[in-house]
Amino acid sequence: MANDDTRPLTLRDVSEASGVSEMTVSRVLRNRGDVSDATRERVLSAAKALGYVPNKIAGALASQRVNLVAVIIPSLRNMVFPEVMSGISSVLEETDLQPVVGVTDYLPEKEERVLYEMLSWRPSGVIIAGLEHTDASRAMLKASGIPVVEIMDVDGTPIDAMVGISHRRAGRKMAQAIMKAGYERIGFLGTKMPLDHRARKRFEGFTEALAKGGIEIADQEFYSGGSALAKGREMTETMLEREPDLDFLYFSNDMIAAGALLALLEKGVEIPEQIGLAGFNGVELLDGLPRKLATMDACRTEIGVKAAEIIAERVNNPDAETPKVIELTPKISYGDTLRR
Amino acid sequence: MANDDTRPLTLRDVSEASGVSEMTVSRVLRNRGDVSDATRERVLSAAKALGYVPNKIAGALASQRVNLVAVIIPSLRNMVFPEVMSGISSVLEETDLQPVVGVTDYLPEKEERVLYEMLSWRPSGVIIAGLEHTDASRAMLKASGIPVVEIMDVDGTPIDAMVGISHRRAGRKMAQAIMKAGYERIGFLGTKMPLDHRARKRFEGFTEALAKGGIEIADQEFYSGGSALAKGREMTETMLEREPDLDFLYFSNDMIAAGALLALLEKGVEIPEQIGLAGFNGVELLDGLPRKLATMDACRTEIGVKAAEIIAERVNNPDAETPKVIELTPKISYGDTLRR
DNA sequence: TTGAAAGCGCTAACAT
DNA sequence: ATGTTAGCGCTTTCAA
Repeated sequence: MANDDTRPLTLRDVSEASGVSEMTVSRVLRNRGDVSDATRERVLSAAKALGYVPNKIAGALASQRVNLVAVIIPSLRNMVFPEVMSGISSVLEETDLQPVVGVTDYLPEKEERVLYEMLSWRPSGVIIAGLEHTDASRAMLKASGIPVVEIMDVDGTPIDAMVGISHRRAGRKMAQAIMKAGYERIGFLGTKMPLDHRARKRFEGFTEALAKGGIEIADQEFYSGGSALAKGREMTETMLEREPDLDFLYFSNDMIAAGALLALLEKGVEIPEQIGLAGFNGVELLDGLPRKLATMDACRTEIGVKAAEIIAERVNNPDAETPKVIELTPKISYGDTLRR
Repeated sequence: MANDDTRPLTLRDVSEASGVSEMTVSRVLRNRGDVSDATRERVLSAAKALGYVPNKIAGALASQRVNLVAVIIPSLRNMVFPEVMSGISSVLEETDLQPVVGVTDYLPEKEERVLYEMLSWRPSGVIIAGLEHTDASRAMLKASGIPVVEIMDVDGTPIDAMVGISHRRAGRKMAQAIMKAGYERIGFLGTKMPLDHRARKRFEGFTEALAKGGIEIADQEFYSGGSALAKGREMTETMLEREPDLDFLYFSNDMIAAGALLALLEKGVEIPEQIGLAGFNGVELLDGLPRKLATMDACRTEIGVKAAEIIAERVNNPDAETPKVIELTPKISYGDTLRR
């Protein structure tokens, strides 16, 4: 090992150790072009013996190609996003692209900073949650010249392409199912997140459809922080104390709905006869609950898959005609907490 | 805009637009060296007007500095890791370092691939879960010449530094608490994950301490895949059918323990008198359950914080004397499912 | 306070 | 099948 132990190894070291030109070493390491088996062997064994790890920074600069896809999401703590990530990874693993995650904490300014950081690495594409961004963020995305897919939501206009569900429509659909089942005194319980545009749109769609059916939300309650399960309990108790004659509770996510379910069952409330419940997301957790919760699947994995497919296609063939809008259709699942 | 719309902007474009040398533009953009206020203004406004985003690839190559910290973890779907990430981010946000996540799915070969990919970007440090790695991975880490912190576990020898808890000790501690409470017929329920070394070590510590108290595990059951809550239910039912006189169930994670709790409460089993329960992790979810589950806190956020602090310190000052081993002490929490 | 030259470690393009 | 040359877009270093 000629390496002096402070300087990282370079192609040149492998070249010298194997007696082959840097260029040929480079070709072997990238499986490019024609290289004789003998040379290939010598190079590979030299590289391995030295413990050479290529320098992608130099490679990227020289080739003007970076195999990274920036994925920008609000949070990792909400199980929704890891599931979207799975969808993305499952597609990118078939290519030589790699996802790199940035987290915004639902803050537009942080999104802007994270985006700037990521774009400065010149990724091959961007997948970003939501359609609402600062002007500066939109400008950067437009100017980047790379494929951009906005995900989760299709209620708006994409910068480039979008894949998701209509949260407005989802809210309306649930409202219609609830009204059809004959519930009339409906409470809404959700997160206190003015910046969670998708939750807001669901709420808007929900109230709009109720209004069309001549019903107004009877009560609402919001929380922030803490264990969602515990908050679901608390909020439900608070609300039912205030409005004891509610016959349906609609939650902005399944976790708080699950807390409510546990609380109501303990109290001996008849579900779904006396009070019906519905959440949103279709989290797998729900399978273990005493009753199957009514919810609506947000197509999380599929969103990731479709978004990654668009990026992969466009990276392969920059002139490819990829879809600009993919609207997926969330399925309502009645479970045991919403009368049919 | 002189940009021809296919070529990304470079320093040169900003230089031309502002009539200042590339070098001075570079200095302004990095707040380095002395630049007159007038020049600074001209440069900044030109950069902004053009929508210039610096090319970190070129910058990193020239400066031999990359402000990235590779974080390599088994999964994002287990809430443990997002929490560790929070700890890491909270520290790195105070510095100019940025975490980049790689996921291994508990597969040593995938860990090796991910590590290779990440090291080829020449990050400033590595935080990696666990102490068990392939020989090639260890070799790469050793040869990388950058600070490496192995996290979650301290039962072993670190390559460089480690921050975590002793899972063996955690298993022993729980066994002792269970025996002290007088339980004697104990079942174990966990994940079928030969590659989850930490779960394995907890199990080993657990059985070892029981043996010392003259008790042998009465039954065990493992699962893989599916909803952990549902699996907890199923496994509990299966096991109690097989061994109806068990008086304690120890679970390798809180989620399956929660499923068991729900199942047993429905059956009218007296908890913790008739059967006691304990999980592992202290997930926040638990706060909303009908009973507070006995568990043990894995110090997730703190592990992330300490690991990131070591990296940050070493990046600042390569000769800094940072701790090689930080063992955190998990607290046992008795909740309502383990007699005192 | 500013600029010019050299080069980071690779790869594209063109030899041979 | 292999080698040579000339950069990629920045920053370091040195000069003015």
